[in-house]
Amino acid sequence: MRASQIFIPTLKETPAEAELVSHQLLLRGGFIRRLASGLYTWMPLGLRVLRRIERVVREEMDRSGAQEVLMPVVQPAELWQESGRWEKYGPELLRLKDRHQRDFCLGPTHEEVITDLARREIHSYRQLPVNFYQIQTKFRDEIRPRFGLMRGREFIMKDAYSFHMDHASLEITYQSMYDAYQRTFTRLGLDFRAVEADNGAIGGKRSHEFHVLADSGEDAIVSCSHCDYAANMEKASSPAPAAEQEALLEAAQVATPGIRSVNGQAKHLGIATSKIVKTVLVLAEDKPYLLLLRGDDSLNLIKAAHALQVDELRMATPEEAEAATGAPVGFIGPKNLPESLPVLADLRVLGLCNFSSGANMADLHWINLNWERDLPRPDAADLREVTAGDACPHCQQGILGIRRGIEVGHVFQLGQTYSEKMGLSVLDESGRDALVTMGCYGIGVSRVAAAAVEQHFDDRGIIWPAALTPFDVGIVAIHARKSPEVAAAAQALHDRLEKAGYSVLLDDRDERPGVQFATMDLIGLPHRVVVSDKVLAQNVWEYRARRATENTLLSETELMAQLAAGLSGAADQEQQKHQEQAHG
RNA sequence: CGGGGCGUAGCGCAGCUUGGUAGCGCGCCUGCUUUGGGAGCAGGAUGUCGUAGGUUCGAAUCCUAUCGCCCCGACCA
Repeated sequence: MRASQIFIPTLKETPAEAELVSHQLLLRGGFIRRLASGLYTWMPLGLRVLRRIERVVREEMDRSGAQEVLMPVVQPAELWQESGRWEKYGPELLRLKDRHQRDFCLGPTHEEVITDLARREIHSYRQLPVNFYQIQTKFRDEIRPRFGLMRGREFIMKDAYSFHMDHASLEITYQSMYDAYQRTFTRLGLDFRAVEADNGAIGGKRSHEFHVLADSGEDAIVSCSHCDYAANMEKASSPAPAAEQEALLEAAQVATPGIRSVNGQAKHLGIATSKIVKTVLVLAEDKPYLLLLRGDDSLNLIKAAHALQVDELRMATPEEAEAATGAPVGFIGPKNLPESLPVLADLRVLGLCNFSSGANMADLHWINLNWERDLPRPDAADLREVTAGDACPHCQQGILGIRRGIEVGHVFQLGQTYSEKMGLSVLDESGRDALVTMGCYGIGVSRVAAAAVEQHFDDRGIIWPAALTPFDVGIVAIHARKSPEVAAAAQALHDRLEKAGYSVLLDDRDERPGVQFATMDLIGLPHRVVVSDKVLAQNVWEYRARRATENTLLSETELMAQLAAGLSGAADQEQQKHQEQAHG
């Protein structure tokens, strides 16, 4: 491809709307253009990147035995009403009416459609297991689209849905999808982690998210320094330290005028924040619950929702807290509470001796409280958010670290939720109806493009991993309009490289060399070959890898070797990096 | 949805406080010179100042409404 024949509208200045580097560079490099909030057009260069991602995804899905289909974007409301999600999904579901005033929505995901397909077509256990996937545009009417491709309203996703007679069969496909994702993201040249994730209210036994590591990531992920344990914040845990063994001191009430914060309390009483039990009032489906946490710990609301087995949970307002406990915020404590108020403690709270808490009266706190002696031992669950430096729950040696990640994939065991709601069953070996068990597996295809840029760029532009680059090699023909020799040699090299299987962008524009170099760097092709009179006179090619700062002069044989090594070399490196991660 | 900010040429911005109908840089077009890291000189084109009302002799500027865009916002008792 010649640069004069492909539309690459680069921008010298950074558009004001772009915050993230990936967004800035994809705009500046002419990969994407914004149409409206959260809606982007893929320009010729961007589309080439997208197609390459799709290719890898498709190959790995096919390899895993999944079968490609393509389902409609527009979906009838009836299906969503059956699953209950027409009401539940909320404003993210873009609803519309056709000319007959019938309700439809734009598909944010396809569980309903695929389940409907399965119940129409699959009737026998002999047809299972089966796994269908598609690569398709989704629409979610995000509250706040941002970061360009990272959180758009319209985006491209690979989603797969598997159907099984039993959980054991689901486990096999789940594992095969997990493996396919490992291969996919490795091949894409991304530094990523598979993390254990919470399944939420739907249930199911296992769920993993695949995160590309990047400081700009929207999610915090926890990983062990020693073993391969990794989890998201909702799921991550750390073992509670051994219960304290101290001589029990006499409980007492201490005046603490105006002291409402844990830090203030610790300072006033001259104790560590870890010796304080803080009491948090939450409302679950409008019912109040008291949660107890150590003063130096933080509450994770999702863990709490799970522990209380509710869908939604929120912090009470100070007014609500006072109404429920009779004490102002800051002085609420577990001793002498109204009996009707359920109490749930974090596991770490149970191991405390001689702790301090609010006394359920303004300006008063307890010190030296002890379980059983002064108040009953409450039920307990893991409620606290892990912090960097915590012990790993899986191995003895490691400590947990927190990094930022961009979620690019998710594998999930749906179980029988949709089969039940939508009546998907088949006849088993004994001729009886059996509910089908499902799994679902997503990859954010368009998001991968942005995530790759977040991970691979420098001050001059993008540095594409070999598998994603819109062109493998860029040829810069210097002053080609003035030198027929350069023009001819560059074109000939272009043709030979394409014949050798590389995709090549030949910059034949009538531009100054500086402009050509700047363009090549910005759009991030991994390999650059310069053709000039100077170089031709020496009968060599001038080569430079995108990451390098120096040119090297190579014979054509050496150049070919360099390109081959560069491409596979990159893949090997990523593979190795991945293995190091996997094996810790 | 709440809070903050911004809409002026394709892009980045100034002008607005103190009303007198528009300017800079990049980009674009033409010519000449230049030519290994986003060139120089000269000339040129491009705006119903987001939209709609209002105030005024007169509005980019003041007022109102509306639309669009960007940023922040679950949480420590």
